[in-house]
Amino acid sequence: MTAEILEPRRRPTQERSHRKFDHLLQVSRDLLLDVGFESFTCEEVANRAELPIGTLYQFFQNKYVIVCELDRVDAVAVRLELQSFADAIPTLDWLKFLDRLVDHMAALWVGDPSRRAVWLAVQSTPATRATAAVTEKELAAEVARFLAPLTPDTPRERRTIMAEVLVHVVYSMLNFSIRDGQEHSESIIELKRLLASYLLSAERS
Amino acid sequence: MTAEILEPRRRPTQERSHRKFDHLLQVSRDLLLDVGFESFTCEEVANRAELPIGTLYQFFQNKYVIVCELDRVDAVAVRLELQSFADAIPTLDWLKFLDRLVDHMAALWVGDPSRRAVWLAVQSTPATRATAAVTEKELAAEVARFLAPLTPDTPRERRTIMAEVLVHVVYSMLNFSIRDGQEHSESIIELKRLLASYLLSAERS
DNA sequence: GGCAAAGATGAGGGATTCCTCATCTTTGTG
DNA sequence: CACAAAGATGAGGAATCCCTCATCTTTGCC
Repeated sequence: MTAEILEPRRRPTQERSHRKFDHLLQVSRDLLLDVGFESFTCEEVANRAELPIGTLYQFFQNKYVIVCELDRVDAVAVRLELQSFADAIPTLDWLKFLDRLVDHMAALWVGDPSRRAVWLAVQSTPATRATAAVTEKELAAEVARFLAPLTPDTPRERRTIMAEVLVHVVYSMLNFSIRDGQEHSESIIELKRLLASYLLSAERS
Repeated sequence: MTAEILEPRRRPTQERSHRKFDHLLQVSRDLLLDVGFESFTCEEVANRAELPIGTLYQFFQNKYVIVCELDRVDAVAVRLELQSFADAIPTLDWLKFLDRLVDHMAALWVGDPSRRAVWLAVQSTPATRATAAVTEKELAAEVARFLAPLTPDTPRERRTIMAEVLVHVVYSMLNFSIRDGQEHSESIIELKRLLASYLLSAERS
């Protein structure tokens, strides 16, 4: 019942293992993109990383932990992006802000297809899904904070839900619209319209 | 490159095998709900169905084909629901129509959690995802037809994209909001608002 | 220099799953 | 009734994967 969070068994403290840890993650990312989560095996990760299998298991119990960690890394990156965009809010009207934000996110997804691969992977099993849900919720909490000045009359409660819906919709639409290394720009445009009309209607609530 | 569609190896013609085919699908559905797609094996399906493994392989090459078939069955059911709702359009304003439709879909998802399990399963691998995308596109085409009278000024092209976005968003939100056999009604409400504002903005375009 | 803690290693036992195919049974038809 | 086509069956070969654990090496610090 408790939402078991999938975490690495051990995080490196020394420099030496830190490099190996990061390398394993990077190789995992590539492999995930190449073969998909079903065919993703710990053995192959170790092979490609040219590290013994035992080293991998020092850090990661299994492949589920690996993709959850990758998902966490990606979420942190998105939150940083959000932060840096926050500075732009005062100087732009928020429709323009939204436009740029979506474009920027789309560019990230196009530029690094492994994000989609990671997202799809964590959706694949109950355990990883639960962990990813927590990560997603944290991101949503951040988004809720951004929403506050835009929708001052909306109750805090509702804003939380709104942010969760927004994050979920944006993620699934990005991963729907951007495949095979190219963006399907018509649906990105519709995504913008969808978000804009939703936020607009909330603003007027 | 060609979008390989995953189809049963053989569909039954005789009564005898027809029953077995359907029984295998029903058992698969239950098993999927119980253990998830990762732990879903053809052997276990055959065991639970109390049919020899060879019989299963007569119809289905592998488990991927099974879940794609289940997904197809579910999509057909949704299309029938849509059909039956079509009759209500003239007698209701469409906001009310939307409201009822979403409620009805939500009730379906709550009443039969296997729909979510099937949806999640087909998203898990490249091959099933591709097949499910085709199924989803067919459903979207149907939705586009419903949209026509509501948004007469929207170009046909855009309506097609809109329908695809709508279908994708509704599916992912339903499967996000309805878990563990219960509906998280706040996010369902937000889904309605999201759809309503989007459609409204299109109507006025 | 030397000791404890941290890190590294990879062979191999155990457990599954996949899926065919050679053979047997049932059905339907002339 | 007899024959061909369709259907049913399940033993078993081949292929992976998972992941531990006993042992060895490196690092950091006094």
